[in-house]
Amino acid sequence: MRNDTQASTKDQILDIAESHFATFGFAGTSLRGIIKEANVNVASVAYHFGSKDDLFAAVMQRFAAPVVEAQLNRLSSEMSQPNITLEKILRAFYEPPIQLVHSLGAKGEKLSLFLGRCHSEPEPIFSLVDSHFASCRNRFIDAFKALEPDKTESVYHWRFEFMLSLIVNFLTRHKNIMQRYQTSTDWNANDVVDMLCQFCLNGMSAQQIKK
Amino acid sequence: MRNDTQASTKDQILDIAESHFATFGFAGTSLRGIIKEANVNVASVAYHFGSKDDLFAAVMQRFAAPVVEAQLNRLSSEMSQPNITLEKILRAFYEPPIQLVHSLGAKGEKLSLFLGRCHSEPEPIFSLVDSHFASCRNRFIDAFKALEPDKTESVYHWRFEFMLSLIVNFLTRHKNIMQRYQTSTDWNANDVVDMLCQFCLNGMSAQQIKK
DNA sequence: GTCTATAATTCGATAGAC
DNA sequence: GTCTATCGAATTATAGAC
Repeated sequence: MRNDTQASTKDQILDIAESHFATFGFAGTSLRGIIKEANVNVASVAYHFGSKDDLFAAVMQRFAAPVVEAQLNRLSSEMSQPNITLEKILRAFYEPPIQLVHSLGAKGEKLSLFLGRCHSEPEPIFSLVDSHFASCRNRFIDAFKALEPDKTESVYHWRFEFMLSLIVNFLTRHKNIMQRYQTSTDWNANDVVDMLCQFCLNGMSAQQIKK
Repeated sequence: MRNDTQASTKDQILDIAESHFATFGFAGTSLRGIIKEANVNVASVAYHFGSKDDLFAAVMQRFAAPVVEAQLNRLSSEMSQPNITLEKILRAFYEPPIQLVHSLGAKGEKLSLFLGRCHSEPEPIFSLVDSHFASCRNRFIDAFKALEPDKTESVYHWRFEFMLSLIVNFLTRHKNIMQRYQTSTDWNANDVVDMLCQFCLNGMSAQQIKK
């Protein structure tokens, strides 16, 4: 059926796999469904990736890891400047995924769903996902701590979680949400980043957690 | 194996089904796993509930519907008072699920996971879940609108989504989160409600979305 | 690297005795 | 209402020819 180069078979599988994992979740995705839509044969998944778990890990590595890398690079860049602010930290977190997803069009919508939904996967996928985002979480929590060192430890953790939950919700549901109040589902990346930052920044201001 | 009354067979299945759906997601849950842990036979699920979809719907109805009902009753009560504020609306949304989950102990932890994770289920479960929460969403969006009628339509929708995303994240991940900064995973319901309300209230203040 | 064929499980659902 | 037995379909994974 297919006679392209070997690279495109692997990429074809990754593309469709991301789409299926995003749409149906890990457990709801079948390798047969992927290979059928990708026009490759059953054994090619095992040959190129291994098991279903391995394929998911490959999708994570290929599509999600660059996002984390961009966030961390951006954060490092901001933290090396003298006039660091909370808003700059938030923008370092929000801008890379939002702008990447938006710039990719229809493919970005799939990536968006994948990035959002992978955070609520049951075990053992949860641990795999967490291992990809642990360094990101730790670095941003450290940034919150460095900026305002006098808060309770729990404050920094919940700041990260609230910051994360807003974008997870956006990535997973923005299409459904926008359909409720407007006919188009088009959106502007800068406006979304502003909206997330604004809400999160205000939410974090004067935030204090009882012991 | 079992010789209780018929009511407890049904309840037993519901309890274990909630736990499995919460832990493994809908697609990752098997009826065989449920009936094994519930010590009932395979056919009893079909007899009492019907299909796997029907069982999920029954769990939603039994465990999630009362939460929505409590939220709406609370909101109606608040809205009938003359001195309604944004914070009172937020507390009407957050307090019923948080306090119920907390009051149920280990069973509440399962309910918490179920309530959180059901919001990110793929289709066709998403539509079922959404049908249970649509009235809640509409009523709270109306409340935001009634309180501050001069904002853009999208503002009300994103307010609800942000408010929702904070509690979904809490319900799904609080155990993991707390393990990162303290040894115990015990928590105080009032403190959590305060934390969610405070963040969300500040986030909504001065919130404005570009057209 | 690609493909067919199939092994080995597991699943949801149901028939039918008690 | 309960239970055993089982059907038919779907799954992951792999063996082996080309």
